[in-house]
Order: sequence, then C-alpha cells, then structure tokens
Amino acid sequence: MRPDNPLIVQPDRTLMLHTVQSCVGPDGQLLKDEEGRPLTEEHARYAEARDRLAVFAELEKSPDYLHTYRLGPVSVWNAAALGVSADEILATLEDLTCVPIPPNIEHEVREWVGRYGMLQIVRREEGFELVAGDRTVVEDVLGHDAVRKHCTLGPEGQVYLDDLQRGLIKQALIRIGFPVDDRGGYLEGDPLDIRLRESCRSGAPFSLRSYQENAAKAFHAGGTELGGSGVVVLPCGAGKTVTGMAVMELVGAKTLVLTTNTVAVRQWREEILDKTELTEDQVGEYTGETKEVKPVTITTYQMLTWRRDKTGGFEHFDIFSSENWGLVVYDEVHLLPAPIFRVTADLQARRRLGLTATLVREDGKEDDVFCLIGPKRFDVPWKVLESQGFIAEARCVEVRAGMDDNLRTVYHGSGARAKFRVSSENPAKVEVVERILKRHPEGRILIIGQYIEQLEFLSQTLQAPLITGKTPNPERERLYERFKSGEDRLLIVSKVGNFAIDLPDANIAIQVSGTFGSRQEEAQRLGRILRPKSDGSAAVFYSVVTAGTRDQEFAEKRQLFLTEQGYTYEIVEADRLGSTLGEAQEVTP
DNA sequence: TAGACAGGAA
DNA sequence: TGAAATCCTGTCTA
Repeated sequence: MRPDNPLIVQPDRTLMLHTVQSCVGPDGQLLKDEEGRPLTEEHARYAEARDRLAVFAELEKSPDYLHTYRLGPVSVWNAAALGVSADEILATLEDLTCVPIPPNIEHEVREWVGRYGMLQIVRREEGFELVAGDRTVVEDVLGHDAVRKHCTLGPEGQVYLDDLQRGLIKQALIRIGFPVDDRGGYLEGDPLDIRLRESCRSGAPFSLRSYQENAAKAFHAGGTELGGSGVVVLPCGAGKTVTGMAVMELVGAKTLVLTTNTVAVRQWREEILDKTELTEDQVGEYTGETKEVKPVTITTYQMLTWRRDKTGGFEHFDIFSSENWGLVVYDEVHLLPAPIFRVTADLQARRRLGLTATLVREDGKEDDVFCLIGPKRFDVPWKVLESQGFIAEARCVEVRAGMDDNLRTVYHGSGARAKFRVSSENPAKVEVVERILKRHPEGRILIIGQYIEQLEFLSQTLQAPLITGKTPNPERERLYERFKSGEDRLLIVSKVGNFAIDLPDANIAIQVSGTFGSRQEEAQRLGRILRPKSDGSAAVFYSVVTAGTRDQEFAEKRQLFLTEQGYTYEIVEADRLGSTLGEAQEVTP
C-alpha cells in the first residue's frame, strides 16, 4: 500500500482503478495548461494494474478517469484453477492499493479460493464419490435439496453419483458456491491417430505458434484425471481452430466439434483436412444438408437443438452417443445455448474443450461454463499478441456526433426503449462517416451497423454496396470478391458481420450502431481488422455514437472487454474530427 | 435431384 | 429493454 497507488479496494467487492494522475512539476507544483486547467497523464502503474487485475477480476465500468472492476466468485475460481492462490491475489491488491483492504474482502477471497477444490469427485469401483477433506462440508451441502436429489447415499454416509449425475450435481453445487474439482476422469473414446502436418496441402510450411502449443498443453496437462476439460481463450484471428487441432492431436481420439453456423462447419473441415493427416473420409459434416458421422464430425448447435415442435425431443442428440467420442470441442463457447448445457451435463465423462475470444457471456451463465465445460486453462492478453505481431496494432476511436433540434425533441419524447434506437439511428452519423472516409482515402473500409434502415440510407448516400441477412449467398460472394480485389474499398454490413467468418479483412472499421451492450460483439468487430497488415500498419476502429444519449451509454458497455484487454478509446467530438485525427492518415497505407 | 423459398424457433 | 440473422425442415418447381 502506497498513497500514490492507483487502486481503491472497496468493501462491496468493487475495485476502483485510477487511470490518470495529475502532472507535477519538479518543485512539486501541479502543472496546468495555457487555460489554467490541471494537466493529467496516464497513471504510472495503470497498465500494470490493469493486466494484473485481469487475472481475477472483471472490468465493470470504464469511464475516462476511474475504471471499476468487480471481484466475483467465478473470476476468482478461474484464477484459482490456474493455480493462483488467495495469498497471491491479496498480495496483488495490497501492492496496488492506496487505502487499506477492507477485512471482509480478505475474508471473502480466502473463502472463495478455499472453496475451489474443497469438494472433489473421485472415481470408485462403485461409481463416483463426492468427497471432502472436511467431512462436515459434505454434510453441509447435503442439506440442500437441489444437491441431495442427485446423490445416492452409501451405508456409511458416502455420497455416490452415477455418470449422469456428475454434471447435475456440479451445477447444483456451484449455485450454492462450491465449485467442485472433478477428478472422476474421462473415457478415452475410440482412438484416432490425428497428426498435424508439417506443411499445408498448398505446400506452405505449417507449425504451431508457441502460444497455440502452450494452450493445447495447458488443456491436456494433468493426465487422465485432471487434464481434459476447460476453456482456451484466444483473440479472433489468433488461430482457435489450429489450437483445437493441436488438442485433438494430443488426445488422439474420435472428436465431435460443435460450432455456431454452417460456414464455420465447412471452415473447420477445410482446416482439418489442410493441416492434419486426416483424409476426406475421416472428417464428416453433420448439417441440414449433409448428415455424415465420421471419426471427426463437425456440427452446429442449432442442428442439435432442433425440435419438430415445442413438446418434442431433440432429434439429433443421438450423435452424442452414436460414436465413442474421446473429445468434444465447443467452438465459441460464450454463445453456447441452454439445451447444450443440459446435454453437456450428461457428458462429464468425455473430454471437453471450449474455445472463445471472450469468456464473458451477456446472460451471466459463466458459472455453467465453469462447471460443465471447465475452468479457463489458458488465455493471452490481446496486447501481448499485438506486440508479437500475430495480430495487427489497432487504434480505437469513439466519435461523438451531435443531434439536430428536431431529433432532440423526438429523443426526449421517446420511451426508454425507443431512445436507444432513435439515438443509434441519428442521421447526423452519416456526415460523420463521410468525414472519416475522407481521412482514409486509401483505406479498406468496413461499415458495420445494427439497423437495416440506417444501413440502407448509408448505402444510398455513400453509393456503397450493402450486405444484410437477406443478401443471397452468390451476391455476398461477388461483393466480398470485389472488396478483396480492391475494386470496391467500401463495404457496408449488418449483423451478418458478427457471424460471417468469410467476411474479408479490412484495415478500417466504422461502427455506426450496435447491440445494447454486447461486449463480445465489439470484440468480434474489432477482430475484423486485426489480421496483420503486410506493411505492418495499424488498423483503426471507429465507433460513432450520439453524444449524451443512451447510444453513448451502451457504447461504453460494449467497450468494456476491449478496455480490459488494454485498448483505449480516444474520444473525439465529430466537429473536431479533422484536426484531432490528423495523424490517422499517416498510419493508413 | 438440386435449388429456391417459406415458416418456425430461440 | 429489441432487432436481426441463423438454422433446419418441408414443399414446390424444373
């Protein structure tokens, strides 16, 4: 603890982090600018504090000067699963804080970390048993009906579980604050010799990047009891598919891959065929079009959750039992739908790998991911990959547009819901976009938005092509091709941009509207411009918002994840766009 | 047999 | 808080 430290730890588990400090001259006087306002600079320990807090806390608010983190059980358990101790967490807080740490915080952190692994599931001849070093803990949790109903009691009070109860009891226990350390082990599944190739089919040399290899090893470490379930967090474009294949190689068994859409299914299949020794007849696609079950099978969440009608069952769940899978891969695990959690609860004997760019879920089901897929096994901060050149350097700019009087009247007369839409669709944004375009005469620019009408208006005004969900596939491909070849250097996309994996890379993205406060959407959209540029130039991500409205409010929420990852948003008033972004032209090819 | 399209779901 | 995109299936056409 030092008085000039950046952190305040509060009893309500929030952590306030100062991002700036006053500038002080050599004589100890506060420095001021020409107009007499105090000067500030980034706090000397801000960046360090941000990176250290990210290990066990979640960023909740990020206004300019004071960021709010929250200590929560799931973020602390994820740290604990990586081997971080309560002492280390408390030492980090102690090192960064400028006020005494409230006693309840120390107590809670110790309690949370202590609870991780307090209960274990172990394998016995009779099946599985729930055990604890301290017998009273078991008795304590049995007091909850939700827990008790999943157990069978033995003659001497042992708590036995069968295979199908393993997941359900873990869910019940995490809800009462006891994350279980499941050492019940895994079924090996039917063996399958999966080997990564040393060169792609095209002949280009192929090898794992060090972090991909480390991620796969971190997942697989610990042998038959421990290794084999959990989540790997990597930014878009950092090679999640490749990491998945590296895990498949380590596990060496039949694998079921679950993805979000059919484009991803095809891409997984292409990648697997391109970078492993597996042959066409070993890798199957299970979708509406083609229903093949092969030693490696790739399918979609929607395929699995399809029901003929509301009362019927899930007709494609058979795929889980049709083969003796040794590994189930959950792509984009932050989007996992509820029915898949239910079936995953029954799959606790299979190895499970979750892949995601942002572990945060907007529905708060982090605890289900934690107990049913597994804890976070590996992540790399985006900025680290940026510094190593694996993803492009990016600047984020929030441009604040004004409203005309007419719109202001409409805005204030609208209900809470309509306010968001009215301010998001502010027509003044069009002129702002035009200004930004002038900044980047050579840029490859993607304009991304949420409302079709707004995008259609932009499309007409700017004379640029628009792709929405209704755009037929051949037309999409034609427009992608024109964009890739440079024939068009401007492309407007709706929410398809969140899902479309085959969307071409750009170096400038302009977001004109977005979902309420979706952190992972913002991350996806930034990911669109993060592919390293051949000339090493930086990418720019603009978020255009209407100043002082709900649009701006939700934009701040969307920015949280990227702020957590070390990105800072420069804030620019639309009418000062020209002068403030002068340097933007230099970093654009 | 392939494609185009509508309808329903989450 | 709501809008938009997706997927799967089934039916129709050629």
